Amino acid sequence: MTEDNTPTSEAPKKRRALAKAERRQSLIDATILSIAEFGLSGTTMARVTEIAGSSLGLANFHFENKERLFEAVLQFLADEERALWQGANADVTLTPAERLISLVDARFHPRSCERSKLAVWFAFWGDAGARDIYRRVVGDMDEERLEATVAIIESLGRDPDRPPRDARQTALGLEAFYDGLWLNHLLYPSDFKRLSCRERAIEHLAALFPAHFSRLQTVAAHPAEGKRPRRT
Amino acid sequence: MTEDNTPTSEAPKKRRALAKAERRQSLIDATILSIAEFGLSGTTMARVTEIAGSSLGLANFHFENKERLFEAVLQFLADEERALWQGANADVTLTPAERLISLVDARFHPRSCERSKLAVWFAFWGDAGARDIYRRVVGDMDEERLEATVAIIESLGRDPDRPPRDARQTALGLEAFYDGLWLNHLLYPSDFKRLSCRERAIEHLAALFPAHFSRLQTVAAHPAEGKRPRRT
Amino acid sequence: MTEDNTPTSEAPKKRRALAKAERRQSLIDATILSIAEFGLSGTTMARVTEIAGSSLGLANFHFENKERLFEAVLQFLADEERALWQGANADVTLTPAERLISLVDARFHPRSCERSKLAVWFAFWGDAGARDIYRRVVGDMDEERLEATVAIIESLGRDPDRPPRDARQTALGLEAFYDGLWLNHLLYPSDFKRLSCRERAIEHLAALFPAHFSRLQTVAAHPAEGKRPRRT
Amino acid sequence: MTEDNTPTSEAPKKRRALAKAERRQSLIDATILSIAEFGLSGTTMARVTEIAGSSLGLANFHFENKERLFEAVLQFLADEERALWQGANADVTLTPAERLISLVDARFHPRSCERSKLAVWFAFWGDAGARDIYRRVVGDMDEERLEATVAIIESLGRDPDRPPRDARQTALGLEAFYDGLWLNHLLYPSDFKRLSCRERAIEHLAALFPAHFSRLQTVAAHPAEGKRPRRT
DNA sequence: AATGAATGAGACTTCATTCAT
DNA sequence: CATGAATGAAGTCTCATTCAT
Repeated sequence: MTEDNTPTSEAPKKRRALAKAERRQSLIDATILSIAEFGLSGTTMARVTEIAGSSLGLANFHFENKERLFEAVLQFLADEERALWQGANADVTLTPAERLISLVDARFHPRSCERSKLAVWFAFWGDAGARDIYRRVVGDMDEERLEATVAIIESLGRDPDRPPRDARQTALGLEAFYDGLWLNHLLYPSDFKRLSCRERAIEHLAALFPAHFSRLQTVAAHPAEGKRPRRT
Repeated sequence: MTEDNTPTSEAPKKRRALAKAERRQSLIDATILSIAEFGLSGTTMARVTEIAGSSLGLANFHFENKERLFEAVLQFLADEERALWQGANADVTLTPAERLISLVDARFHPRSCERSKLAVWFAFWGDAGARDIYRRVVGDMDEERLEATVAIIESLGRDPDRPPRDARQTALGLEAFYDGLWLNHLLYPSDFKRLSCRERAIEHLAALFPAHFSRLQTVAAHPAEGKRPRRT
Repeated sequence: MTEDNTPTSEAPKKRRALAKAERRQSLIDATILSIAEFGLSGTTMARVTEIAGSSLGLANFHFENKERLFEAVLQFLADEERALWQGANADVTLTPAERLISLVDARFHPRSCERSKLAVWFAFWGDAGARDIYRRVVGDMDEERLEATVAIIESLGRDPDRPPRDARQTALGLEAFYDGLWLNHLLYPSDFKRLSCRERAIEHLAALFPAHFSRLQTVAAHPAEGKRPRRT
Repeated sequence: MTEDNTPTSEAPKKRRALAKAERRQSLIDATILSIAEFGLSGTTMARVTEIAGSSLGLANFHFENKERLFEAVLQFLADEERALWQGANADVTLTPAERLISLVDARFHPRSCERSKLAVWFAFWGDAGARDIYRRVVGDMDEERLEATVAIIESLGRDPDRPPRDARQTALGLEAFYDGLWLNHLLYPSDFKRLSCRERAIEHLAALFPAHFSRLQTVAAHPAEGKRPRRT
């Protein structure tokens, strides 16, 4: 590194081109792309390695199995997702309402909403056979995220004008709505652009907690979005 | 066998015709069960015919293809779904708010919410390869259902206390929320029982249209549901 | 069958050429040939089906697995072997000594000593991984054969000129000797021709039970065998 | 590392050379263990190097090939075996009968009868594909051992009470019996303990050459062995 | 109508061997 | 000397589809 070893030459074509971790990640990325384009069942080891530009045997060298590869993919997505909402949830100086918006921002962060990544989530949710893998790998992250929302809702205190509500039930309803927005962002991208999903989510919050959201300005709204016919 | 049972009478012909439709339906039902249990990729022609108690050759006789069988499955589900909300939407004597609730009741009707059927919807949504089939077969029904909701919302008139809202946008948001509830009813049945989904949906409507839902009693609520920890 | 349906035409090339049982047997035969020629590890499903003149998928249709196919092979050999010695052991009018010779004749019967079949036995004995299959499938036959010998030895009564001997121990030693002859018949066929193995076995019996074998003529001896140099 | 440790002295060279031989031997030992536990086909280069605590590249450095490694294994076993019977056969002061017993002692020496080593012999005998390697590497040792026995038998002179016998034929029969005992020691260790195999072998000799073995005491007999049911 | 044996393409996985480091 | 990532051929098994019966 200190030597004048400038990598001007073309990267060595084959052997030892990437470090081990890089190779793993490139295979994970390729798998995400393949699932997004060809579906879970259309994702073959051959296709993945072709996309990654490596060889068939290599995937089995780095991930013992196709299943292990899928686990690594989910683990990667779950880690990324967790990092996003934990980062958003770290600023304790915000009001509870602002913190809920932060979580929405994390959920609809550009990195979260990449179509290929959403496709992976729904591929695993939609495939009965893969659901076990999902629960094993992502279950904990899911629950933690829910509890983060529960904690914020509890810190809101109850609205004197409204009947008391169970915080967990409310949080579950929120997450369900976000899931629905994700799904439609994937299926009908022209009707559900990323920022309009964020908008809808925040409006939903405002409807649920009017006392806390009345004065809040929702930023970066793109009200013109989504006027086109539904089907792409 | 020993009798001279020549099929000159009309009965055998009709019996045959009926039997044919029954066969088709039994294969469709078997496919739904298989997708629910084994996923789309785990659903093989052999498995389907075994569940249906039929034979491989027969399935290929009735549905030229595996793809055609899947199309028939989606067509069946779409027809059933359409019948449910069209029936719910037929009573023009109801108020707009009541008609929205009717649509919710159709969406969360026991027949709609059978876990095996939801599993099929999400199997097709989640699999990029099968999404084309879905759009081809179910797209129209989806759009019609959306427009039925749009029409009702437009008949509500605008709430003078609230900013004007695009009816289509609102309807899209509603459908997205229902989708999210469906997904969670499938994935976390103990947290999202059918009736509590209906409840959440109606509360959501009430939050969106407070002027029209203020006096309405939501019926058949099971407020005790869903208090258990999330994962089963 | 009663019709003048004479099969003068060439057998239909492909489909439905053989009955199910015949097809299974032809695959079993092919497996035996393959193991004999290429060894257990050199026996691939492709090779077996090629020898059998059928297709790859078919073997998996008739035998779920490669392992199941191997089990069927051993079962077939064990059944044949059992039939041989049980047939030989059926004549109760023979003297005990003659019955022991009958068992030897069964062990070294032309059908038992086909080189390809011996090769299969030793392939399974020699492969640590396949030994479990062997025990599971053939263990009982092995034990029954041993006990048949034990019963005959016990019926011999003890020789007053020799120390008493445990019948089971003696039978075990006999079987071990027969095994050794089998092995050498396989490895060094020119030194261990089938009939000279039979001869050696009977001489061994005569040495063990001189009182019962003294007057017995060993038939069909080929004393000239086995004079050539050892290696083929 | 910091010292100017130029390898001018002889020591490092020798240490290296020694280390090289040790490496080879540790790989050979690992191969024997692997064949014994996983069979010939279950023995992969990766498994061997893992057992040996070495690396893939190293094994290919020391033994160009997998086949060369197998040859080295057989060579090692053959050398050890040869050393055993040549040692046993060296004492020319013994009577011929005692020398035959010495050879038996070599054949059933603890070092010869290690289960893992027997497993290797039978692995190669049982695998048609590996039989060539066996013949190429071990054939000579086999023949020499046979001839050693032949020479002793010829030195016995003929028994006036018995018909003349061809010494080579007799020796072949002996070796076959020993092979059978080896096989059963491997497959049914509880019925064929090492010392009872030795016992059986010597009894066999005594039955063949009664005039020479009449007065001989067979030592170290364990008459209680082998009373249990056959299968473990 | 109905059956299920047969085919063969294609998926996953293993493994001997090579070679950059 | 030593390592282990990388390759690709070869093996096992699955499964949609066909077609003789």
